[in-house]
Amino acid sequence: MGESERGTHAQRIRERLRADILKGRLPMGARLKIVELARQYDSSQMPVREALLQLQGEGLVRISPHKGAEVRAVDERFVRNIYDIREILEVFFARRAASVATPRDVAELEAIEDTYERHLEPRGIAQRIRLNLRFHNSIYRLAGNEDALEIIDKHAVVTRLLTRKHNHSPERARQIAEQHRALIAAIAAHDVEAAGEIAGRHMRDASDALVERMRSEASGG
Amino acid sequence: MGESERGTHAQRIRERLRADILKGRLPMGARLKIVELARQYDSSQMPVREALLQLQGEGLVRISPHKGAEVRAVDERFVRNIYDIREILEVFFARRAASVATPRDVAELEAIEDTYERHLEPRGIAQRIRLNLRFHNSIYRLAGNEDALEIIDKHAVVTRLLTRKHNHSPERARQIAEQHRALIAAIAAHDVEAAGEIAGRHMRDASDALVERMRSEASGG
DNA sequence: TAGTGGTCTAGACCACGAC
DNA sequence: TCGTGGTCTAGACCACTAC
Repeated sequence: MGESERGTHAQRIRERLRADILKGRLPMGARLKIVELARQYDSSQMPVREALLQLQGEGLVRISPHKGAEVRAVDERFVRNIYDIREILEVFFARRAASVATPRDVAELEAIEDTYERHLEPRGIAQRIRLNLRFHNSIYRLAGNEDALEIIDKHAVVTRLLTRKHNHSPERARQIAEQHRALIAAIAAHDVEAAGEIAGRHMRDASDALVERMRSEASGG
Repeated sequence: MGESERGTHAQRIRERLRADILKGRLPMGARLKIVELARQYDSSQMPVREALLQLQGEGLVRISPHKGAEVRAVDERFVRNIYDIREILEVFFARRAASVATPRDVAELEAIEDTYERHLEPRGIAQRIRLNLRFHNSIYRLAGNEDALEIIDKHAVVTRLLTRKHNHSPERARQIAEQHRALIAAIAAHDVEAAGEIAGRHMRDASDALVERMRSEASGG
């Protein structure tokens, strides 16, 4: 049996619904009827409800009592909102990291980044995605606020699907590597302002790139 | 029948559970068994599950698949985490508001604040709570990021119960009024830096006051 | 005042942990 | 292997909407 059989029904339904929404197969405003979805996903009502509840937490669905759930617009405004939140959280994390990092923490970041840069060739994309995640997670851990981390994680699931592999093209990979190096330097120097500044720019770049791409896809094809 | 009969079962159970956790009647780490809670709250399993899922979103409960739910520690660390998040969100909102506010928006904030200050006497507490909420909501609306607003709202439910009426004592009310006036001035002047600075201080004050109070309650009685 | 569909109930099913 | 308790199923109940 394939990967798609792992976990609870609710998890599988959540993932399929999320993908369907982000790919535009379920258009904005579409009514999500529980019994219908249960039939469709070959399950029953409770797992569907649970999945919808969690997707509401990710901002992809809106539920009103006794009225039901509908798909939220995954448009430029939504993307901007989410990236604005991620930006201020990333800045917060970077600043914290810069103020508390030990030489040992810095060495760990450098080790991850060294490995990242050994995979800049096109075929290294899977490695790059994993290492980029590890790099940022290391910084988050330094800040020690697991509630903020949860918010980032929730949004990351959505943005990861939205950006697919775009953010990890070889050209962008080199740009990311540069920004990571600059961030490490700022953290090592305990330069709080610079660390926040770099992390913020890093996010604004990602946001602009995604919005740009959404626009060209909307008009071009 | 009283207020406690309104809404869905899930809503009522959520509210009772939240209150029980924040008041310490359900201690940190306590196992939350669905069937047991269903019996206790005179309902059945699905509403309880739904309530637990939503409380997980508020950070009060932790759920792991096939393992169950347990109460998260509502301690100093938790409070600091939540207030750190609120602080950066409030700063974001205030900066945005300062950069986009029209004279009409400023006039609305002033009108709300005028009314607030007409209720500084001890008995005006209910009004103050309501007007303080309206004041902040007006600023949030100016920033136009409903996803960020949702995060604030979620945390606000928790912090409102934690602070009870403490933050609205007459002395603190005057301090709040001062900070609000300063914030309005910064917004009117489109002084982004100052607005962010004031909003941030406003939150740090609230956070410090709450942590201080938790400590004295923990030792004193 | 139906009809639609969200919400809830009772109980079966089955993953996990203890022995 | 067994017990506990989380997860799921089938269908009843009832709030909302349109007529």
